[in-house]
Amino acid sequence: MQILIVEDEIEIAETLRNVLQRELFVVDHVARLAMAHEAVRSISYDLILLDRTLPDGDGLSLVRVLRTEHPGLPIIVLSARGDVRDRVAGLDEGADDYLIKPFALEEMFARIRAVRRRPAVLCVEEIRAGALVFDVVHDEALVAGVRLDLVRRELRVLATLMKRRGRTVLRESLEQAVYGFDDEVQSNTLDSHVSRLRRKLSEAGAGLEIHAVRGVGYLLRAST
Amino acid sequence: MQILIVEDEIEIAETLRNVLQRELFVVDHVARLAMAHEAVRSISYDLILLDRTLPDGDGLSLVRVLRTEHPGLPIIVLSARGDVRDRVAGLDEGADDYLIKPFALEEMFARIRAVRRRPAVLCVEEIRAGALVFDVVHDEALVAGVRLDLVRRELRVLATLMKRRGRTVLRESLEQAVYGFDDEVQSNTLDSHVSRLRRKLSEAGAGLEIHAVRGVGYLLRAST
DNA sequence: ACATCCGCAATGTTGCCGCAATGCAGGGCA
DNA sequence: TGCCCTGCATTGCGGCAACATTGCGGATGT
Repeated sequence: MQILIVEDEIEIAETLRNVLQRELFVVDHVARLAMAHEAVRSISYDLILLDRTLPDGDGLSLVRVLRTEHPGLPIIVLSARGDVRDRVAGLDEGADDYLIKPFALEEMFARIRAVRRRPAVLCVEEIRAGALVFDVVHDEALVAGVRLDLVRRELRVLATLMKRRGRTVLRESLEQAVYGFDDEVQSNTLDSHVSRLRRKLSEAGAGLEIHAVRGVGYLLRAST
Repeated sequence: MQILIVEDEIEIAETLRNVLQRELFVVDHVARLAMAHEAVRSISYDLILLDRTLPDGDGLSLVRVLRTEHPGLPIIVLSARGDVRDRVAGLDEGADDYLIKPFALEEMFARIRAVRRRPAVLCVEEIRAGALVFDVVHDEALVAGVRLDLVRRELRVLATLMKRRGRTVLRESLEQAVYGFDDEVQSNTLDSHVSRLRRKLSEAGAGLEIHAVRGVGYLLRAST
């Protein structure tokens, strides 16, 4: 387990380094963004602890780069800038967690443990099939950069089918995904949503078809 | 994206439900641990929002169970109990994040987005033979990752043969596997299903052949 | 008040599956 | 070896259940 600390305040950095090394982590430390970029290029770290306020810029710029080049690499931001807006910005940039200085070392360890439990590979935020790009985070379907005008139920159906594209989704699973479990549907409403969704997909040239698996459910696949 | 809220304070729960539904999530709500256990057993949620202080116990007990039964399921704890010791306990029990009440809704959304970037863990039980992978859980046959378009009866036949691949399956056993005990077939219907299945297997290049054992039954094996 | 969404039901369409007809192949017996 | 009989192989057909599609009206939010 190799950790990179990006932190310009020497005292904090040394403290972190000491406690982390005591936990048998391998710890590197850099004080500037430029050096951090260099470090992540040459070494594959398992975790980044990142201060935001650095001499040569905002640490979030590093997050942005890391998220494209090392999508699965856990990043915990450490920052004195801790109001809601800052935290939201940090997490949305792709940080896995956000700790506000000053923080208890015990909590930092707990959050490191939490982050390490996560599977190594990052979930795709976009699912592609045919000409369609499904943005999982924003729940939007795009064809050639254009947003499909889908209503809520259609979106839920599409999202569920996209997650298992190429494989069957049980009718029951679809119903549960589209409605909660209190809400229940008493007719062929699901079918009608599928129908409208099909029309919109074909009109948009998504290159996808929703195939019914008789007695089982539906399945989404790229049209030949 | 289907979310379960476990929260006994109705007002908070309703607020969360409303804002989450406005974000096009499908939201279920339960007020007690017992109901939460039941809910997660029957529905596969994408995210759990969990209050700690519940009428019938500490929400962390649910975390413990979920971590063994649904290792990949994201859990965010919402709690008024927010000192370092509580937070560490929550995270170490397996929660993915820990928000302290009162919290800004914006931050909750940001943390939901952060958690959602992670991949879903899926465990699938599979039987392999030739170029074919039979997914027992989903009842699907794949060749080179592509789903074979088999109808129900064909699937039952294939599943039964796959489970005893290389060995003969009595005609009687096959009939019983394809139809129930009650339903019985009065003609050579089974043979016709075997026939159609053979055609589909060969067209898909499954590298399998179904061999008839005269007077006994059928047998599946990899073609040389 | 208006538009939109969505559940529902009526009507049209598809395709699974049981059935049976026909063809084929193997094996027992003289 | 030739004949026949039995059991498997294949294919087309029809009934029926499941799916597809669409219009309507109530509900909901702006």
